[in-house]
Amino acid sequence: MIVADGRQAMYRKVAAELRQGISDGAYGSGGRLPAEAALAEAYGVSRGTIRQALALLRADGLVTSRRGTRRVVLGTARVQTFSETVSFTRWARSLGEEPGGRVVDVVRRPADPVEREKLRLAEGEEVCLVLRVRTLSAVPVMVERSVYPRHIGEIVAGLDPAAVSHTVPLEEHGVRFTDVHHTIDVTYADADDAALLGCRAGAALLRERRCSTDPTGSPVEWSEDRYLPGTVAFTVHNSSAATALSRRTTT
Amino acid sequence: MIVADGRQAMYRKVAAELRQGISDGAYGSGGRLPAEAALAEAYGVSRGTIRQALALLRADGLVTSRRGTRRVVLGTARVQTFSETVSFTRWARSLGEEPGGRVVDVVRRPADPVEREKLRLAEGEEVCLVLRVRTLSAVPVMVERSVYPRHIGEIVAGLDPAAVSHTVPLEEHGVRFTDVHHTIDVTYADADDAALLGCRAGAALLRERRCSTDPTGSPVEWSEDRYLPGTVAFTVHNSSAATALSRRTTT
DNA sequence: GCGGCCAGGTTGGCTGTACAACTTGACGCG
DNA sequence: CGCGTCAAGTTGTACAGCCAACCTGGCCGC
Repeated sequence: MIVADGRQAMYRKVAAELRQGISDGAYGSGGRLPAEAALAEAYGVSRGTIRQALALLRADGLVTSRRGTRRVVLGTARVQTFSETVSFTRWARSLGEEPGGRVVDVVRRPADPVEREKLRLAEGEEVCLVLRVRTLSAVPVMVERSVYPRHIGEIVAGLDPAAVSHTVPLEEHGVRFTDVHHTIDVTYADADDAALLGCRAGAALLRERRCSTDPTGSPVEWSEDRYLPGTVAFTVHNSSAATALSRRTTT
Repeated sequence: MIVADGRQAMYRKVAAELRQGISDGAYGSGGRLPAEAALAEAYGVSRGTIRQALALLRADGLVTSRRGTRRVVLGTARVQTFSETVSFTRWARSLGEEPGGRVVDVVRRPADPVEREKLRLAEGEEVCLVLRVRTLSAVPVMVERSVYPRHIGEIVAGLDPAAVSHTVPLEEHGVRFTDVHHTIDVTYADADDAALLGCRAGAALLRERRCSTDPTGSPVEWSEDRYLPGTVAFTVHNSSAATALSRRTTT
């Protein structure tokens, strides 16, 4: 039985407990979870709440769910939280790596048409561009080119150029990321990339383009990250219950 | 008001209607959806059903949702169905492209340790490896190396080598894909890739490794797809409500 | 004009109920 | 022994209701 502390929804706490149990191997890999009704009684909540918790595990690809039979454990892999997927710093720390970063350049100028569309800005509005190299254990692995609307760019520009994380101070200023749209493909290093990452110009890089929005739905960041091959991979789970991944032709 | 036909759940039909409305621009980009209660009345269903429908749109990144205020439309982009993300053929057709494929090689042999782990097979069990080149408008864009457990490999081996789709005939044999785990990174073309794709050996390729399971949770396919750069990109949406994407260090 | 307060609207969270659809294993029949 | 049938168990879908948390806009006082 879990006690409600009012700070986190009940179903999230139940989900966390179930996740823990799964990664501890309490149900075995390929094993079966107890029935919803049994879980509801065990945790002292209604079946609806249990179903909300299980929907989270389902979306993470930890369990199946199918009418007529109990849920099956798919894998015991630890799943990243949303904040770990959004923040390079938090992601690296959660893996026990030592993240670092250095701001190389900051520019303010009127938004070009693409930036205006991505950030939903009007003509003439200014953006703030930040070029940053990011490291794991002091080794450069990624070049990050972020574009912020003016009011957020002001905050970023005011940070220590050697600050490890930008996400954390932004959150302290009340900027919250809630939705992120990613596009992943391959691109080739330009002269800047080559110099910062220590590869040759023209070398292939894994590219992640990202558009983040705050709770109100307005875009707060548009970023292009270029990773040295062999340093990171992206993983996605999708199921017939909830589609998140898609494939696009490059335009 | 939508009529129940028994073939599809009510909340899925409501979701489809809302999706249509969004892509038609009925609410505008950045506009607001009607309140849940209003939608419930409009569609003649309960608020709970509306909430299930909206949860689907939320997971697709089409709308925000935040306590206290109506939902905001995030984008009007068409979202791929699960079957379009799983099947290269269906994906290509949904974009108006002409997909093709040719089986280059089929091999049966005992599973190696990695394959045994991915497909959850016992020692000594056989797998079926299929090497295939896939085309868009007759242009090779991807090399697919799939590993199937024996009973599924039999079906695949029996197909016409020039068959455009393998997924469709597999489904006709009762093989259903419900969960897929993807890992996306960069790799380099080997001699086979180079010959099939018409690039030089050592050229960078966008790699997608995929492990698919059926409704019972048992793995049915483990595949490695290598795309020519500039042909496709992967897109993912994730939100604080439901995390699907994650980043991994390459091991 | 400005700022704080408040009421109304809206979504989040949780409970309870009912039935449908489906799976599984046991049983019995041929 | 093989097969179909059946009952019990389990999840999916849908409904109704209640309250809390939160946002917005308008009103009022200063």
